Amino acid sequence: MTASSVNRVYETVKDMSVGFEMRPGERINEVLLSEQLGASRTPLREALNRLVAENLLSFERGRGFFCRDLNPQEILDLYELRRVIEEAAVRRIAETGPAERLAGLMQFLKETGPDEGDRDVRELVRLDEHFHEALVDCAGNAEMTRTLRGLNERIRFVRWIDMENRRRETQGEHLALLQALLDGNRDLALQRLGGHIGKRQDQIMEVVRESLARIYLQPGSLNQKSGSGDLATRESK
Amino acid sequence: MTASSVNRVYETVKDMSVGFEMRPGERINEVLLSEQLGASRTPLREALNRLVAENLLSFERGRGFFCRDLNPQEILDLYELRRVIEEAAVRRIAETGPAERLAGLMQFLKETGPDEGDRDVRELVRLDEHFHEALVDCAGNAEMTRTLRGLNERIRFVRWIDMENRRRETQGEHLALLQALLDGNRDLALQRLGGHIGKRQDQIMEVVRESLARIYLQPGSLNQKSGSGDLATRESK
DNA sequence: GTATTTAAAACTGTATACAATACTAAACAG
DNA sequence: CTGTTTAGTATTGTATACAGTTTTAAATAC
Repeated sequence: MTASSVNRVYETVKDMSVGFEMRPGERINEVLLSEQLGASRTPLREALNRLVAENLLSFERGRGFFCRDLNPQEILDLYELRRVIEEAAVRRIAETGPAERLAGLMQFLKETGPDEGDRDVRELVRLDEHFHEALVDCAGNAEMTRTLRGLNERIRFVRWIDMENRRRETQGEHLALLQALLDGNRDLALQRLGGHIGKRQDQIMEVVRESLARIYLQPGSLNQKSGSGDLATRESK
Repeated sequence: MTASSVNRVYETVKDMSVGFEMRPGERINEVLLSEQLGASRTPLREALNRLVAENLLSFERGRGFFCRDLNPQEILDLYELRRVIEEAAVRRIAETGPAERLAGLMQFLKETGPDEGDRDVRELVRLDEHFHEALVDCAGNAEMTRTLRGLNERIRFVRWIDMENRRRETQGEHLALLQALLDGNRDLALQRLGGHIGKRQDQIMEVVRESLARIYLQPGSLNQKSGSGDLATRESK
Protein backbone atom coordinates (compact mmCIF):
# COMPACT_ATOMS: atom_id res chain seq x y z
CA MET A 1 0.00 0.00 0.00
CA THR A 2 1.48 3.26 -1.12
CA ALA A 3 0.93 6.28 1.07
CA SER A 4 -0.47 9.24 -0.78
CA SER A 5 1.53 12.34 -1.51
CA VAL A 6 -0.79 14.33 0.68
CA ASN A 7 -0.14 12.08 3.64
CA ARG A 8 3.60 11.98 3.18
CA VAL A 9 3.76 15.73 2.80
CA TYR A 10 1.36 16.21 5.69
CA GLU A 11 3.48 14.19 8.08
CA THR A 12 6.69 15.87 7.03
CA VAL A 13 5.41 19.43 7.26
CA LYS A 14 3.69 18.60 10.52
CA ASP A 15 7.01 17.51 11.98
CA MET A 16 8.60 20.68 10.68
CA SER A 17 5.94 22.81 12.32
CA VAL A 18 5.80 20.88 15.60
CA GLY A 19 9.56 21.05 15.94
CA PHE A 20 9.85 24.62 14.74
CA GLU A 21 12.18 23.67 11.95
CA MET A 22 10.87 26.85 10.41
CA ARG A 23 10.89 30.12 12.28
CA PRO A 24 7.69 31.36 13.93
CA GLY A 25 5.80 33.51 11.48
CA GLU A 26 8.03 32.48 8.58
CA ARG A 27 6.31 32.38 5.26
CA ILE A 28 6.15 29.06 3.46
CA ASN A 29 7.20 29.12 -0.18
CA GLU A 30 4.97 26.54 -1.81
CA VAL A 31 7.05 26.08 -4.93
CA LEU A 32 10.26 25.59 -2.98
CA LEU A 33 8.75 23.31 -0.38
CA SER A 34 6.93 21.18 -2.92
CA GLU A 35 10.20 20.67 -4.78
CA GLN A 36 12.02 19.72 -1.59
CA LEU A 37 9.30 17.24 -0.71
CA GLY A 38 9.09 15.79 -4.19
CA ALA A 39 5.44 16.59 -4.81
CA SER A 40 3.49 19.20 -6.68
CA ARG A 41 1.76 22.16 -5.13
CA THR A 42 -1.67 20.55 -5.26
CA PRO A 43 -1.13 17.84 -2.62
CA LEU A 44 1.12 20.19 -0.68
CA ARG A 45 -1.63 22.77 -0.36
CA GLU A 46 -4.11 20.11 0.69
CA ALA A 47 -1.75 19.09 3.47
CA LEU A 48 -1.14 22.71 4.46
CA ASN A 49 -4.88 23.27 4.72
CA ARG A 50 -5.21 20.38 7.13
CA LEU A 51 -2.40 21.79 9.24
CA VAL A 52 -4.04 25.21 9.34
CA ALA A 53 -7.20 23.56 10.67
CA GLU A 54 -5.06 21.94 13.38
CA ASN A 55 -3.51 25.27 14.34
CA LEU A 56 -0.08 24.08 13.36
CA LEU A 57 0.18 26.64 10.59
CA SER A 58 -1.50 29.92 9.87
CA PHE A 59 -2.83 31.27 6.62
CA GLU A 60 -3.47 34.67 5.09
CA ARG A 61 -5.46 35.02 1.94
CA GLY A 62 -3.25 36.17 -0.89
CA ARG A 63 -0.07 35.77 1.13
CA GLY A 64 -0.12 32.06 1.75
CA PHE A 65 0.88 29.80 4.62
CA PHE A 66 3.07 30.63 7.58
CA CYS A 67 4.74 28.79 10.40
CA ARG A 68 2.70 29.18 13.58
CA ASP A 69 3.83 31.56 16.28
CA LEU A 70 5.30 30.42 19.55
CA ASN A 71 2.97 32.55 21.60
CA PRO A 72 3.51 32.50 25.38
CA GLN A 73 -0.14 33.06 26.24
CA GLU A 74 -1.17 30.31 23.87
CA ILE A 75 1.24 27.89 25.52
CA LEU A 76 -0.16 28.81 28.93
CA ASP A 77 -3.68 28.21 27.67
CA LEU A 78 -2.71 24.87 26.19
CA TYR A 79 -1.07 23.76 29.43
CA GLU A 80 -4.18 24.73 31.33
CA LEU A 81 -6.51 22.93 28.97
CA ARG A 82 -4.31 19.88 29.17
CA ARG A 83 -4.64 19.90 32.92
CA VAL A 84 -8.41 20.33 32.73
CA ILE A 85 -8.75 17.33 30.45
CA GLU A 86 -6.45 15.10 32.44
CA GLU A 87 -8.14 15.95 35.71
CA ALA A 88 -11.52 15.19 34.20
CA ALA A 89 -10.20 11.89 32.90
CA VAL A 90 -8.77 10.93 36.27
CA ARG A 91 -12.08 11.74 37.96
CA ARG A 92 -13.95 9.66 35.46
CA ILE A 93 -11.57 6.73 35.79
CA ALA A 94 -11.94 6.87 39.57
CA GLU A 95 -15.73 6.88 39.23
CA THR A 96 -16.20 4.05 36.83
CA GLY A 97 -13.76 1.90 38.77
CA PRO A 98 -10.28 1.10 37.51
CA ALA A 99 -10.52 -0.40 34.07
CA GLU A 100 -8.31 -3.35 33.31
CA ARG A 101 -6.61 -1.05 30.85
CA LEU A 102 -4.88 0.57 33.79
CA ALA A 103 -3.03 -2.69 34.25
CA GLY A 104 -1.75 -2.40 30.70
CA LEU A 105 -0.51 1.05 31.49
CA MET A 106 1.40 -0.24 34.51
CA GLN A 107 2.93 -2.84 32.26
CA PHE A 108 4.03 -0.07 29.90
CA LEU A 109 5.66 1.89 32.71
CA LYS A 110 7.58 -1.13 33.92
CA GLU A 111 8.76 -2.06 30.45
CA THR A 112 10.01 1.38 29.59
CA GLY A 113 11.62 1.65 33.00
CA PRO A 114 13.17 4.70 34.63
CA ASP A 115 15.48 6.91 32.63
CA GLU A 116 19.12 5.99 33.10
CA GLY A 117 20.15 9.31 31.65
CA ASP A 118 20.96 7.74 28.33
CA ARG A 119 17.74 8.57 26.52
CA ASP A 120 17.15 11.21 23.91
CA VAL A 121 15.00 14.05 25.21
CA ARG A 122 12.62 13.52 22.32
CA GLU A 123 12.24 9.88 23.23
CA LEU A 124 11.44 10.81 26.82
CA VAL A 125 8.76 13.24 25.73
CA ARG A 126 7.37 10.61 23.39
CA LEU A 127 7.06 8.16 26.29
CA ASP A 128 5.57 10.83 28.50
CA GLU A 129 2.96 11.79 25.92
CA HIS A 130 2.14 8.15 25.39
CA PHE A 131 1.54 7.62 29.08
CA HIS A 132 -0.72 10.63 29.44
CA GLU A 133 -2.68 9.91 26.30
CA ALA A 134 -3.12 6.27 27.26
CA LEU A 135 -4.22 7.35 30.73
CA VAL A 136 -6.84 9.72 29.38
CA ASP A 137 -7.90 7.04 26.97
CA CYS A 138 -8.75 4.84 29.96
CA ALA A 139 -11.55 7.29 30.70
CA GLY A 140 -13.20 6.04 27.53
CA ASN A 141 -13.87 9.42 25.98
CA ALA A 142 -12.39 9.45 22.48
CA GLU A 143 -12.90 13.19 22.09
CA MET A 144 -10.86 13.93 25.16
CA THR A 145 -8.09 11.74 23.86
CA ARG A 146 -8.21 13.34 20.45
CA THR A 147 -8.18 16.84 21.89
CA LEU A 148 -5.29 16.00 24.17
CA ARG A 149 -3.31 14.60 21.28
CA GLY A 150 -3.75 17.73 19.19
CA LEU A 151 -2.82 19.85 22.14
CA ASN A 152 0.30 17.85 22.95
CA GLU A 153 1.59 18.35 19.44
CA ARG A 154 1.36 22.06 19.89
CA ILE A 155 3.32 22.16 23.14
CA ARG A 156 5.76 19.42 22.24
CA PHE A 157 8.58 21.78 21.38
CA VAL A 158 8.33 23.46 24.76
CA ARG A 159 8.24 20.11 26.48
CA TRP A 160 11.46 19.09 24.77
CA ILE A 161 13.13 21.98 26.52
CA ASP A 162 11.36 21.33 29.78
CA MET A 163 12.12 17.64 29.86
CA GLU A 164 15.84 18.26 30.10
CA ASN A 165 15.35 19.37 33.67
CA ARG A 166 12.67 16.92 34.67
CA ARG A 167 13.81 13.64 33.22
CA ARG A 168 14.60 12.23 36.66
CA GLU A 169 11.21 12.70 38.22
CA THR A 170 8.83 11.86 35.40
CA GLN A 171 8.75 8.08 35.59
CA GLY A 172 8.33 7.96 39.35
CA GLU A 173 5.49 10.45 39.29
CA HIS A 174 3.71 8.45 36.63
CA LEU A 175 4.01 5.33 38.74
CA ALA A 176 2.70 7.07 41.84
CA LEU A 177 -0.26 8.55 39.98
CA LEU A 178 -1.19 5.24 38.44
CA GLN A 179 -0.84 3.44 41.75
CA ALA A 180 -3.25 5.85 43.40
CA LEU A 181 -5.76 5.13 40.66
CA LEU A 182 -5.31 1.38 40.99
CA ASP A 183 -5.91 1.76 44.72
CA GLY A 184 -9.11 3.60 43.95
CA ASN A 185 -7.86 6.70 45.76
CA ARG A 186 -9.29 9.49 43.66
CA ASP A 187 -8.17 12.45 45.70
CA LEU A 188 -4.61 11.20 45.99
CA ALA A 189 -4.55 10.59 42.25
CA LEU A 190 -5.77 14.12 41.56
CA GLN A 191 -3.25 15.54 43.97
CA ARG A 192 -0.42 13.65 42.31
CA LEU A 193 -1.60 14.65 38.87
CA GLY A 194 -1.62 18.26 39.97
CA GLY A 195 1.90 17.94 41.32
CA HIS A 196 3.05 16.32 38.11
CA ILE A 197 1.65 18.55 35.39
CA GLY A 198 0.69 21.56 37.44
CA LYS A 199 3.29 24.13 36.73
CA ARG A 200 3.03 27.70 37.83
CA GLN A 201 2.62 30.25 35.09
CA ASP A 202 6.00 31.82 35.62
CA GLN A 203 7.71 28.45 35.31
CA ILE A 204 6.05 27.81 31.96
CA MET A 205 6.92 31.29 30.80
CA GLU A 206 10.54 30.63 31.65
CA VAL A 207 10.53 27.47 29.54
CA VAL A 208 8.88 29.37 26.68
CA ARG A 209 11.60 31.96 26.88
CA GLU A 210 14.22 29.23 26.64
CA SER A 211 12.34 27.71 23.73
CA LEU A 212 12.32 30.96 21.83
CA ALA A 213 16.04 31.29 22.41
CA ARG A 214 16.61 27.83 20.99
CA ILE A 215 14.62 28.63 17.88
CA TYR A 216 16.35 31.88 17.15
CA LEU A 217 19.86 31.16 18.32
CA GLN A 218 19.66 27.51 17.33
CA PRO A 219 23.18 26.36 18.17
CA GLY A 220 22.46 23.14 16.32
CA SER A 221 20.71 21.94 19.42
CA LEU A 222 17.23 20.74 18.74
CA ASN A 223 16.83 22.13 15.32
CA GLN A 224 19.20 19.96 13.42
CA LYS A 225 17.15 18.53 10.60
CA SER A 226 19.96 16.69 8.95
CA GLY A 227 23.59 17.29 8.22
CA SER A 228 23.40 18.40 4.65
CA GLY A 229 19.99 19.22 3.36
CA ASP A 230 19.06 22.36 5.16
CA LEU A 231 15.34 22.66 4.78
CA ALA A 232 13.77 25.93 5.60
CA THR A 233 16.76 27.38 7.33
CA ARG A 234 16.48 30.57 5.43
CA GLU A 235 15.76 33.61 7.41
CA SER A 236 14.05 36.75 6.36
CA LYS A 237 15.30 40.12 7.48
CA MET B 1 -12.56 42.36 -0.43
CA THR B 2 -13.52 39.23 -2.31
CA ALA B 3 -13.69 36.02 -0.35
CA SER B 4 -11.67 33.22 -1.87
CA SER B 5 -13.23 30.20 -3.52
CA VAL B 6 -11.82 28.01 -0.79
CA ASN B 7 -13.48 30.05 1.91
CA ARG B 8 -16.82 30.21 0.18
CA VAL B 9 -16.80 26.52 -0.51
CA TYR B 10 -15.54 25.79 3.00
CA GLU B 11 -18.39 27.66 4.64
CA THR B 12 -21.01 26.10 2.42
CA VAL B 13 -19.85 22.53 2.83
CA LYS B 14 -19.39 23.09 6.54
CA ASP B 15 -23.03 24.11 6.82
CA MET B 16 -24.02 21.06 4.83
CA SER B 17 -22.08 18.79 7.13
CA VAL B 18 -23.12 20.45 10.38
CA GLY B 19 -26.78 20.30 9.37
CA PHE B 20 -26.55 16.84 7.88
CA GLU B 21 -27.79 18.02 4.54
CA MET B 22 -26.01 14.95 3.31
CA ARG B 23 -26.63 11.53 4.82
CA PRO B 24 -24.18 10.16 7.39
CA GLY B 25 -21.51 8.17 5.60
CA GLU B 26 -22.60 9.45 2.19
CA ARG B 27 -19.81 9.78 -0.31
CA ILE B 28 -19.08 13.21 -1.71
CA ASN B 29 -18.78 13.41 -5.48
CA GLU B 30 -16.16 16.07 -6.04
CA VAL B 31 -17.04 16.79 -9.65
CA LEU B 32 -20.73 17.16 -8.90
CA LEU B 33 -20.25 19.23 -5.77
CA SER B 34 -17.69 21.53 -7.35
CA GLU B 35 -20.10 22.22 -10.20
CA GLN B 36 -22.93 22.94 -7.77
CA LEU B 37 -20.72 25.33 -5.84
CA GLY B 38 -19.33 27.01 -8.91
CA ALA B 39 -15.70 26.25 -8.25
CA SER B 40 -13.18 23.75 -9.52
CA ARG B 41 -12.05 20.67 -7.68
CA THR B 42 -8.82 22.26 -6.49
CA PRO B 43 -10.29 24.77 -4.01
CA LEU B 44 -13.04 22.29 -3.15
CA ARG B 45 -10.54 19.67 -2.08
CA GLU B 46 -8.63 22.21 -0.04
CA ALA B 47 -11.82 23.04 1.81
CA LEU B 48 -12.68 19.38 2.25
CA ASN B 49 -9.26 18.74 3.75
CA ARG B 50 -9.85 21.45 6.33
CA LEU B 51 -13.17 19.92 7.22
CA VAL B 52 -11.63 16.49 7.64
CA ALA B 53 -9.17 17.99 10.10
CA GLU B 54 -12.13 19.41 12.01
CA ASN B 55 -13.88 16.06 12.13
CA LEU B 56 -16.77 17.37 10.10
CA LEU B 57 -16.01 15.01 7.23
CA SER B 58 -14.14 11.76 6.90
CA PHE B 59 -11.74 10.66 4.24
CA GLU B 60 -10.55 7.38 2.78
CA ARG B 61 -7.55 7.25 0.53
CA GLY B 62 -8.62 6.34 -2.97
CA ARG B 63 -12.31 6.60 -2.15
CA GLY B 64 -12.57 10.25 -1.32
CA PHE B 65 -14.54 12.30 1.17
CA PHE B 66 -17.62 11.30 3.13
CA CYS B 67 -20.20 12.94 5.30
CA ARG B 68 -19.40 12.29 8.97
CA ASP B 69 -21.36 9.74 10.91
CA LEU B 70 -23.89 10.63 13.54
CA ASN B 71 -22.40 8.32 16.10
CA PRO B 72 -24.21 8.08 19.44
CA GLN B 73 -21.07 7.41 21.48
CA GLU B 74 -19.33 10.32 19.82
CA ILE B 75 -22.20 12.63 20.72
CA LEU B 76 -22.06 11.44 24.32
CA ASP B 77 -18.33 12.08 24.40
CA LEU B 78 -18.77 15.54 22.94
CA TYR B 79 -21.45 16.43 25.48
CA GLU B 80 -19.18 15.26 28.27
CA LEU B 81 -16.19 17.21 27.00
CA ARG B 82 -18.37 20.26 26.66
CA ARG B 83 -19.36 19.96 30.28
CA VAL B 84 -15.75 19.50 31.38
CA ILE B 85 -14.68 22.65 29.59
CA GLU B 86 -17.56 24.75 30.83
CA GLU B 87 -17.09 23.63 34.41
CA ALA B 88 -13.42 24.45 34.22
CA ALA B 89 -14.24 27.87 32.80
CA VAL B 90 -16.77 28.58 35.54
CA ARG B 91 -14.23 27.59 38.20
CA ARG B 92 -11.64 29.85 36.66
CA ILE B 93 -14.04 32.76 36.39
CA ALA B 94 -15.00 32.33 40.03
CA GLU B 95 -11.32 32.26 41.03
CA THR B 96 -10.07 35.28 39.19
CA GLY B 97 -13.06 37.30 40.30
CA PRO B 98 -15.91 38.25 37.99
CA ALA B 99 -14.50 40.02 34.97
CA GLU B 100 -16.34 43.03 33.69
CA ARG B 101 -17.04 40.96 30.63
CA LEU B 102 -19.68 39.15 32.65
CA ALA B 103 -21.63 42.39 32.68
CA GLY B 104 -21.58 42.40 28.90
CA LEU B 105 -22.99 38.91 28.96
CA MET B 106 -25.83 40.00 31.20
CA GLN B 107 -26.51 42.78 28.76
CA PHE B 108 -26.69 40.22 25.96
CA LEU B 109 -29.18 38.07 27.87
CA LYS B 110 -31.43 41.01 28.56
CA GLU B 111 -31.34 42.23 24.99
CA THR B 112 -32.18 38.88 23.50
CA GLY B 113 -34.86 38.35 26.09
CA PRO B 114 -36.85 35.21 26.85
CA ASP B 115 -38.30 33.21 24.00
CA GLU B 116 -41.89 34.14 23.25
CA GLY B 117 -42.30 30.96 21.28
CA ASP B 118 -41.91 32.79 18.01
CA ARG B 119 -38.28 32.05 17.38
CA ASP B 120 -36.78 29.61 14.94
CA VAL B 121 -35.17 26.66 16.69
CA ARG B 122 -31.93 27.37 14.86
CA GLU B 123 -31.96 30.93 16.12
CA LEU B 124 -32.44 29.69 19.67
CA VAL B 125 -29.49 27.34 19.41
CA ARG B 126 -27.43 30.14 17.92
CA LEU B 127 -28.19 32.34 20.91
CA ASP B 128 -27.51 29.48 23.29
CA GLU B 129 -24.16 28.68 21.72
CA HIS B 130 -23.25 32.33 21.78
CA PHE B 131 -23.98 32.57 25.49
CA HIS B 132 -21.94 29.51 26.36
CA GLU B 133 -19.02 30.47 24.17
CA ALA B 134 -18.99 34.00 25.51
CA LEU B 135 -19.16 32.65 29.05
CA VAL B 136 -16.20 30.35 28.51
CA ASP B 137 -14.41 33.20 26.82
CA CYS B 138 -14.67 35.13 30.09
CA ALA B 139 -12.28 32.60 31.57
CA GLY B 140 -9.65 34.08 29.27
CA ASN B 141 -8.44 30.81 27.79
CA ALA B 142 -8.62 31.07 24.01
CA GLU B 143 -7.95 27.37 23.53
CA MET B 144 -10.92 26.43 25.64
CA THR B 145 -13.10 28.76 23.63
CA ARG B 146 -11.78 27.40 20.37
CA THR B 147 -12.26 23.81 21.44
CA LEU B 148 -15.77 24.50 22.63
CA ARG B 149 -16.63 26.16 19.36
CA GLY B 150 -15.47 23.19 17.30
CA LEU B 151 -17.33 20.86 19.59
CA ASN B 152 -20.56 22.84 19.41
CA GLU B 153 -20.53 22.63 15.63
CA ARG B 154 -20.43 18.89 15.85
CA ILE B 155 -23.39 18.56 18.21
CA ARG B 156 -25.41 21.40 16.73
CA PHE B 157 -27.72 19.15 14.76
CA VAL B 158 -28.65 17.21 17.88
CA ARG B 159 -29.19 20.42 19.77
CA TRP B 160 -31.65 21.62 17.13
CA ILE B 161 -33.77 18.61 17.96
CA ASP B 162 -33.26 18.97 21.67
CA MET B 163 -34.06 22.67 21.78
CA GLU B 164 -37.61 22.09 20.66
CA ASN B 165 -38.39 20.72 24.10
CA ARG B 166 -36.23 23.04 26.14
CA ARG B 167 -36.85 26.44 24.64
CA ARG B 168 -38.81 27.59 27.69
CA GLU B 169 -36.15 26.94 30.29
CA THR B 170 -32.97 27.97 28.54
CA GLN B 171 -33.00 31.72 29.03
CA GLY B 172 -33.90 31.54 32.71
CA GLU B 173 -31.18 29.02 33.43
CA HIS B 174 -28.62 31.21 31.71
CA LEU B 175 -29.68 34.15 33.83
CA ALA B 176 -29.50 32.16 37.04
CA LEU B 177 -26.06 30.78 36.22
CA LEU B 178 -24.71 34.19 35.35
CA GLN B 179 -26.21 35.74 38.47
CA ALA B 180 -24.50 33.16 40.65
CA LEU B 181 -21.20 34.07 39.03
CA LEU B 182 -21.79 37.78 39.46
CA ASP B 183 -22.51 37.11 43.13
CA GLY B 184 -19.23 35.27 43.38
CA ASN B 185 -20.98 32.07 44.41
CA ARG B 186 -18.87 29.43 42.73
CA ASP B 187 -20.60 26.35 44.03
CA LEU B 188 -24.04 27.61 43.15
CA ALA B 189 -22.82 28.50 39.68
CA LEU B 190 -21.38 25.03 39.19
CA GLN B 191 -24.57 23.47 40.45
CA ARG B 192 -26.68 25.51 38.07
CA LEU B 193 -24.34 24.78 35.19
CA GLY B 194 -24.67 21.08 35.94
CA GLY B 195 -28.42 21.35 36.00
CA HIS B 196 -28.41 23.23 32.74
CA ILE B 197 -26.14 21.18 30.51
CA GLY B 198 -25.89 18.02 32.54
CA LYS B 199 -28.07 15.51 30.77
CA ARG B 200 -28.16 11.88 31.61
CA GLN B 201 -26.79 9.54 28.99
CA ASP B 202 -30.13 7.99 28.18
CA GLN B 203 -31.66 11.41 27.56
CA ILE B 204 -28.95 12.28 25.07
CA MET B 205 -29.33 8.91 23.41
CA GLU B 206 -33.02 9.56 23.00
CA VAL B 207 -32.34 12.86 21.27
CA VAL B 208 -29.76 11.18 19.03
CA ARG B 209 -32.35 8.61 18.06
CA GLU B 210 -34.75 11.38 17.14
CA SER B 211 -32.00 13.11 15.19
CA LEU B 212 -31.28 10.02 13.17
CA ALA B 213 -34.96 9.69 12.40
CA ARG B 214 -35.05 13.25 11.12
CA ILE B 215 -32.09 12.67 8.86
CA TYR B 216 -33.41 9.50 7.32
CA LEU B 217 -37.13 10.17 7.25
CA GLN B 218 -36.62 13.88 6.72
CA PRO B 219 -40.23 15.03 6.30
CA GLY B 220 -38.97 18.40 5.15
CA SER B 221 -38.39 19.30 8.75
CA LEU B 222 -34.88 20.45 9.39
CA ASN B 223 -33.34 19.32 6.19
CA GLN B 224 -35.00 21.64 3.79
CA LYS B 225 -32.20 23.00 1.67
CA SER B 226 -33.90 25.53 -0.55
CA GLY B 227 -37.48 25.65 0.54
CA SER B 228 -39.83 28.55 0.23
CA GLY B 229 -40.03 28.24 3.96
CA ASP B 230 -42.40 25.38 4.48
CA LEU B 231 -42.16 24.91 8.19
CA ALA B 232 -44.73 22.17 8.41
CA THR B 233 -42.89 20.15 10.96
CA ARG B 234 -44.52 16.88 10.21
CA GLU B 235 -43.56 14.56 12.95
CA SER B 236 -43.52 10.82 12.78
CA LYS B 237 -43.69 8.21 15.51
C1' DG C 1 20.04 59.73 3.57
C1' DT C 2 14.92 58.86 3.63
C1' DA C 3 10.63 58.51 1.42
C1' DT C 4 7.82 57.59 -2.75
C1' DT C 5 6.82 55.78 -7.12
C1' DT C 6 7.08 52.30 -10.52
C1' DA C 7 8.44 48.31 -13.21
C1' DA C 8 9.99 43.61 -12.93
C1' DA C 9 10.04 39.26 -10.58
C1' DA C 10 8.06 36.04 -7.54
C1' DC C 11 4.31 33.84 -5.69
C1' DT C 12 -0.39 32.49 -4.86
C1' DG C 13 -5.32 31.07 -6.43
C1' DT C 14 -7.74 28.35 -9.43
C1' DA C 15 -8.81 25.68 -13.65
C1' DT C 16 -7.85 21.93 -16.38
C1' DA C 17 -5.71 17.61 -18.02
C1' DC C 18 -4.61 13.01 -17.57
C1' DA C 19 -3.05 8.75 -15.39
C1' DA C 20 -4.27 5.55 -11.79
C1' DT C 21 -7.65 3.61 -9.05
C1' DA C 22 -12.23 2.22 -7.74
C1' DC C 23 -16.90 1.15 -8.99
C1' DT C 24 -20.70 -0.87 -11.88
C1' DA C 25 -23.00 -4.10 -14.32
C1' DA C 26 -23.09 -7.35 -17.87
C1' DA C 27 -21.61 -11.93 -18.98
C1' DC C 28 -20.65 -16.32 -17.36
C1' DA C 29 -20.20 -20.57 -14.35
C1' DG C 30 -21.81 -23.37 -10.86
C1' DC D 1 -30.71 -18.13 -8.34
C1' DT D 2 -26.09 -16.93 -6.29
C1' DG D 3 -21.51 -15.98 -6.84
C1' DT D 4 -17.36 -14.73 -9.85
C1' DT D 5 -15.02 -12.66 -13.68
C1' DT D 6 -14.30 -8.95 -16.67
C1' DA D 7 -14.82 -4.98 -19.60
C1' DG D 8 -16.43 -0.41 -19.39
C1' DT D 9 -17.41 3.77 -16.79
C1' DA D 10 -16.90 6.94 -13.20
C1' DT D 11 -14.03 9.10 -9.84
C1' DT D 12 -10.02 10.26 -7.47
C1' DG D 13 -4.82 11.79 -7.10
C1' DT D 14 -1.54 14.72 -8.87
C1' DA D 15 0.86 17.72 -12.23
C1' DT D 16 0.83 21.68 -14.81
C1' DA D 17 -0.62 26.11 -16.77
C1' DC D 18 -1.85 30.69 -16.32
C1' DA D 19 -4.15 34.85 -14.51
C1' DG D 20 -4.04 37.94 -10.80
C1' DT D 21 -1.91 39.59 -6.75
C1' DT D 22 1.91 40.59 -3.76
C1' DT D 23 6.68 41.43 -3.03
C1' DT D 24 11.07 43.24 -4.32
C1' DA D 25 14.11 46.49 -5.78
C1' DA D 26 15.43 49.96 -8.82
C1' DA D 27 14.57 54.73 -10.02
C1' DT D 28 13.17 59.20 -8.71
C1' DA D 29 12.13 63.09 -5.77
C1' DC D 30 12.79 65.53 -1.63
